[in-house]
Amino acid sequence: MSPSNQLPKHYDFDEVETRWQSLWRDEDNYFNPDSGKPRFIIDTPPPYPTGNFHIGNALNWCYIDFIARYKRMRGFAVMFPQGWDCHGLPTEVKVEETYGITKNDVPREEFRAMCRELTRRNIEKMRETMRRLGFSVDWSHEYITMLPEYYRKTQLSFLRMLRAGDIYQSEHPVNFCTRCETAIAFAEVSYEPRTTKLVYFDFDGIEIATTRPELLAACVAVAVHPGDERYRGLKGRTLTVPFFGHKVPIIEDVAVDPTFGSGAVMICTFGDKTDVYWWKQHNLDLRKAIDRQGYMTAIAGPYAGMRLDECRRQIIGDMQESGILIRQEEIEQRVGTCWRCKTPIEILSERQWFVKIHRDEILDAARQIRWIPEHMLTRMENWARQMEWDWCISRQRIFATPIPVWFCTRCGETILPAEDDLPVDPAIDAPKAPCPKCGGSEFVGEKDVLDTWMDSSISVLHVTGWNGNEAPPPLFPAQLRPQGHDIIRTWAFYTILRTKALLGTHPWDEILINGMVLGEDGFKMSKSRNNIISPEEIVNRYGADALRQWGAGGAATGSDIMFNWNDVIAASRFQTKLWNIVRFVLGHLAREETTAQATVTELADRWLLVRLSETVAEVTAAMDGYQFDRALRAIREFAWNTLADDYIELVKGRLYAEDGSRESACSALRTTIDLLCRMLAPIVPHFAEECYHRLTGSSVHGQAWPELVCVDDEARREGDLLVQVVAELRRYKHDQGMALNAPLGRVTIYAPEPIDDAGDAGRALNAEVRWSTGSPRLEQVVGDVEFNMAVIGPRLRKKARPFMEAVRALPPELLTNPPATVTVDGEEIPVPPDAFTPKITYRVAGEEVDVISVGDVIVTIGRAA
RNA sequence: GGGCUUGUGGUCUAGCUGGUCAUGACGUCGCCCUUACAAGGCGGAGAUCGGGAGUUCGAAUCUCCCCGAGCCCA
Repeated sequence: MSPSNQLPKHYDFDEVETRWQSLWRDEDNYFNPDSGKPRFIIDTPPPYPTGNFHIGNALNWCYIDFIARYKRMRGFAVMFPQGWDCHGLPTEVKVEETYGITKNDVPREEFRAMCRELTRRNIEKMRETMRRLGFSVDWSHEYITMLPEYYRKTQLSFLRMLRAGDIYQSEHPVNFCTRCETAIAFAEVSYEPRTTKLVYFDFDGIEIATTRPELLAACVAVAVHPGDERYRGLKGRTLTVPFFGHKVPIIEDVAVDPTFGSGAVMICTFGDKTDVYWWKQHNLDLRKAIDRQGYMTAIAGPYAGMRLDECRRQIIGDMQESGILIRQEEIEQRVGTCWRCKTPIEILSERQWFVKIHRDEILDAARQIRWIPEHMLTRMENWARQMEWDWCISRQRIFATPIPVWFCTRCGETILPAEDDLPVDPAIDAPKAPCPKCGGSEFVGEKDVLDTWMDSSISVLHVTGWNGNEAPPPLFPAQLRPQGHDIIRTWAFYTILRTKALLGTHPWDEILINGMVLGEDGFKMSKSRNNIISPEEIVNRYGADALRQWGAGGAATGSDIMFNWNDVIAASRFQTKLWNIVRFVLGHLAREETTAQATVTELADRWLLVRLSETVAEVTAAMDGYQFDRALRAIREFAWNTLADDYIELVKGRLYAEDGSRESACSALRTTIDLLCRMLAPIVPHFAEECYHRLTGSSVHGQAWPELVCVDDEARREGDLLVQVVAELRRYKHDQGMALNAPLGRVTIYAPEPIDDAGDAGRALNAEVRWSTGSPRLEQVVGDVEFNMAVIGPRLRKKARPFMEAVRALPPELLTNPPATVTVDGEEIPVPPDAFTPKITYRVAGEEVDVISVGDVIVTIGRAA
């Protein structure tokens, strides 16, 4: 009989995984609100549809899928929705590249249609990868933020917050391309090296070095470092700006680099990003010297109307003429330019829309949520605490949710659409009624659109069924938000802010933060470092389950995880090992029709179930705490060490024999494989399904999470001894140069209690094994002592060390029978119970045997006669 | 410049509510083709736990300083 013919000899991950993926039905993962089960709603991150589901996403989704599958098995109605956060610049750029156009070349709506089409294709590609990774997504709850049914809600939330006074308009500095006449995001700025002149000049008695003399008219302060001796005591004085005559203060700031130029810097609105920082930090005036086309404004006086470079030449000339120019030196700098036309960007102050940040409310809400790991809350708190500006939500782009307002051309009134008319595009649609203030009927639609975070920060409202009501929607709050720590300051922060503003409470019970995936070189994956590994590559080589094991076990939850092929290979080997275990077990189970679950009677079998129940407890605790690495480690340890190396090796002989006690082993094995599959199901769903299906004929994913309480102290204690003794004797054989199945002579195990191992030890060792409760005729030799620091330390404190020395000095016979006290530094100290155990070795007395000790149990081996 | 995290055998990693002997994986060396598995089994070598100081009877673990790394932000 060959048990191996039941299962294929090799586990073909590709065949198994794709087969199950084609058999599983999407409907099985649909959330059913009427199931009567407790609900578990997940606020899944909506990824940006780049078309490429990267390995960072994969890690994030692994965690989510582990939890979704685990919670289903624990009897929850789980919602694992999938969203797509579509709007944004990268898609606009991609469309422009693809069609060789700029967004201004085609009508707004046509450009949007191109973006939507590209996004649709990208989503399709990403869905495919997600399915290949085996994620149990609820596709019936998919949402796509660019579709009207979603961005209607974005607009609705905007109106609600506008009416509540949480949204307002104000001026704010933005990056601006004066050639394209548009504001651009930092992501659209490309930096280029350039040589320019650093101009030193006399600024009302102070030497200033600047690369932007043309912005002199926009100067609002002069800054020095507080520790700079050259400028001690000047803080608070005012200076007169050359040529323009306005007064500016001298301020101190640690961000000034005293080693650059003269150590004094002129702050203009705005020469660069640090100017904006200082301007905000010190509440300085705003002087706009450049207009949207790049010409000098009226405040530039005689220079008004000049182009920037013309103005620069002119001012330097005037400085020379008036004698305030000190010198010029060449300097290398990186200048920000428009990514498309390479025009240097300017920072201009423009009208923008803002969301008010109520710091304390947000912090309150954040603290209602359980953060995993906990320290991630600290990040959120620090971020919220140091927020200085409100959230700028307007963007001058096209592919985004339009800001749903108009302005009355006659009186300037802001006109809002009726909520029932949403969604609207004010650039196309017109208000349905005349201006309520002046009765005018001419309107200008707001051209600005919303920041993409305005879409995604209501994902939790969307999935829990929010429709604009003030009362929390039926499924609110969600139980879990899983996300990366890179977007705590954006997505998590904004979501808490918006939920608090719209519903007055916190969005989720728990937030689980995953780390970043780093390349094999330890750095963040990037094209330039060429260290990118794609999920597809891993799946093709080792399969989805191996990738998922890497996700579970590669690092502790929350910490960054370095990608490592070794972990994937180890994962795949574990599957091979498990496959062989299952193949072996199923072969034996199939040998006889053991339909009825036989009673587990024998020592080793009972021991296995005790160890199994301990493993179930450990894995359950780990899964409850989202500690997937611990869960997987516990499973691997049990399967590989306890089950394969210890147990199966021990009972193999019994399984092959026609012994009646064989049934007991089969029963224990059946239970073990069953529960093992269930514990593996969330992490390696395909592998677990294949094994479970071959064991029971049904799907593991419909099963309940295992609960097994098996307390049997005797079996645990005696089984441990049995396993240890066998292991020790196999080692002995190895050391003797014997084959492991070679016959061994008569073995006597002197155990403290009578033990019946059903003959397992004898068969496993190919020896005549006798368990005895007697004492061997051996000579005891007391060697060293082993101290129990957990007892000695707290009891004796400083005297611990001299105590140990005193004990070591005792004569051997006193070590086996400890005295009540011992003398330390002339003082009698009581000997605490269990303070130490003597290490006893044995010598043969009158019998030709080898002796092995396992703990305090003696084993004698009579060399075969 | 700020915030958070992190630094453990050649490589990656567990432990980090303090208890003399530090976990596992990959690699490496030796023995073994024992009827599930050589993608395996058994055994070995390899770490003064980034550096320094402190608290303690006792520190990988707690505190401080220094050095390095990562992420986010300015």
